[in-house]
Amino acid sequence: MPPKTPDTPAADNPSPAARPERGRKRMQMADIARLAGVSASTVSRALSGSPLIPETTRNRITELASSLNYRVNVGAANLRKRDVQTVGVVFLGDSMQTVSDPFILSILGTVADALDERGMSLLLTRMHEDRRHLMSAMVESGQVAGLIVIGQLTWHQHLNQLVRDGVPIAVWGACLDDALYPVVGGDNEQGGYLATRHLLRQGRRRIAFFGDTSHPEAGLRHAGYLRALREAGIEPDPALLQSFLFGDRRIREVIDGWLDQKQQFDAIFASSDVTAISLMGALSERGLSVPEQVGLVGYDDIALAAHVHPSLTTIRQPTGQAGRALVELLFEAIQDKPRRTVMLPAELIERDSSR
Amino acid sequence: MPPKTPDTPAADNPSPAARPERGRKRMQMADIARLAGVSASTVSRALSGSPLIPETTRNRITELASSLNYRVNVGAANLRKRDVQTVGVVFLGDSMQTVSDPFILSILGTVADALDERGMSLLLTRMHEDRRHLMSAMVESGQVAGLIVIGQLTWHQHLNQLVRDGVPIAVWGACLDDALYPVVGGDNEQGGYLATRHLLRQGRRRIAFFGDTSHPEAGLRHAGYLRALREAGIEPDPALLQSFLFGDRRIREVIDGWLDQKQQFDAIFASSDVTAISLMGALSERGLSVPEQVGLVGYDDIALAAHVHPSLTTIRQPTGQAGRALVELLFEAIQDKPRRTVMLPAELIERDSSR
DNA sequence: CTGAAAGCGCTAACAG
DNA sequence: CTGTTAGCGCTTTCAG
Repeated sequence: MPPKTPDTPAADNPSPAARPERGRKRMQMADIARLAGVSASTVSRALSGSPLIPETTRNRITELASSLNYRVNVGAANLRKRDVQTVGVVFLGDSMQTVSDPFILSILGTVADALDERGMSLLLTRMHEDRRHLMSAMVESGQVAGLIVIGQLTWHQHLNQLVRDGVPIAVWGACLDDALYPVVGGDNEQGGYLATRHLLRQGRRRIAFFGDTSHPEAGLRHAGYLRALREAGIEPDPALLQSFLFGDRRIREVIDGWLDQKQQFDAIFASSDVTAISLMGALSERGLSVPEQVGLVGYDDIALAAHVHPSLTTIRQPTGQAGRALVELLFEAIQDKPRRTVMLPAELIERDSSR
Repeated sequence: MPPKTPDTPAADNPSPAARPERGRKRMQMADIARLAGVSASTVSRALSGSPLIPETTRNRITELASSLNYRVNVGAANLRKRDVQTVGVVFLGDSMQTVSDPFILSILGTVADALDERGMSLLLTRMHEDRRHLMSAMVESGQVAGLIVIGQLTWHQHLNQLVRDGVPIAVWGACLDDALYPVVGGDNEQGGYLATRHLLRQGRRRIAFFGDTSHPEAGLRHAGYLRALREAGIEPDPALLQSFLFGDRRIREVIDGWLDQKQQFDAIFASSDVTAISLMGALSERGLSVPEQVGLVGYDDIALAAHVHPSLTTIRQPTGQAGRALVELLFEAIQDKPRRTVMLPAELIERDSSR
């Protein structure tokens, strides 16, 4: 005879943690089995759609379960199957707080959809600099099967280290030469090139660049900018480069500071639409008209870009494909397949700000 | 003698699901115990900081574990503890896709922070109309301890039903009279009132309202708008109400359609900053100057509001407090405490668009 | 203070 | 086709 149950569930749990019970005990597989007059195995098989169970039995069980509002406990199932159906999406730095950039939200949305299609869940995390080591912990503790990382920033080496440690990741960002991790990103160099060439074709000659060139993505956009200039036989003027931290709140101060230097310029290529729209405001305040006096091109094609006045010429990144690609590369990493990189095409969207 | 192990872990798992193993077997508590020369119980206690274990032993074990990169499997721990350390955050409708409204992102950010502070994880989900029933499934399957719902839209009755079914939820949105669920929201009525009164004080008399009045939050903002008008002895003119779906992509068409009706107006109160900024574009295209000919007030105080030209007068919602409040109310719901409602104050931010 | 043992809720051999 | 049985990795009595 087995000894008596060792732990009696506490009547009231004073811990701050969540009690799933909420009063009446939660139904479980054994209950369904008893009610259906079969074994738990049969219920398990029926609910997971095993072909071993004849359809009539399966239907009976399925209906019984759903009428009782029963759901398989995924935690227990995963433990037994040694499997996780969750992917971590991590935002580096404090980007989720400060960059209220709509572009980020659309990437997140498409990742959520792509995971959903595969029946996986999305665990969202913001990761601060001082907690880097917790990234691998998410995988090591079996919380998630892998990580999708948004915004590589200065974490490049750390991301490489994660790969060496066997942590499956996929990164949205720029594809750096010595990256060991799979990357999905727009063709930033080409985007920068297209934007700049477009301005040149409109007859602009003194084109300023606004963006944080130490940031990998903006750096590549700047490289494309330089390529277009060189191609046109124009020597880049360092005075026309205004670098600042991506997603900086003080974006406007930086803009004003630069404009106050009274540089000669007839166009600006901004490495994000949010920056470009802020520039519109600053230029307009100073009586500089867009596009007559200053041609302006942004980056990302956020929803607002089409609606501001003048409507903003910009580089579109196909976010729809981004989520799917990130999830795909992550799964390949989980399965130890060779690393791949996906570069999404950049597309110039011509609007009024650069006529 | 026990029979031989029933399941030999498959050498290669053909299932599409994630295999956490990745080559070498993952370390587990028994391994640490063996290496430390103690039992698994002791390791468990040491790692959870139990006072039963003397500090020296505890340190030895902790260091051994971290040097081997071992992390407690949260799934297994939760199963045993009958506990979940995860909260679901669900976006209703397809809002995450279409409303690239920065305001939503900032709420999400503060919720993430607040959960993090409590050591909980955030499972992000987008819920379509036709999958409503899956909301309770998230809790019933033990995936999450409760749900934070963003954007109540037309789901009001469904949210009430969740409460009746014993699903712990907390909702960001408007506080409706017959709501059974805990709500955190801005004081939308007051916000609408403040915005409108401000415009009236600037001498505006024919103030249009742009927003979807069938949406609970916008509806309350409209109510505040009406209150301010009545207080000023002005009869609301239905021709000055332009209703449209919140977060609609065709926002600009709606705006243009209304402007083409050539209504007489000298101000517009828009129920979101994104709408207001779009309006700026449309007005500017028609040669209507803001604020000289048209005073404009938005809602939300998104980052861009301060940077557009003219800078946008708006109603600020204290998003910082929103996340914390949502988490707090959800925990109260989980603990079956009485339902509460938190109304965050609305604050008028005067800028140039309404001088 | 520590270990043995039981079992959280489920799935998957294995043997009918 | 179905039930029995063992055990996923951990925590927690209970008995030293």
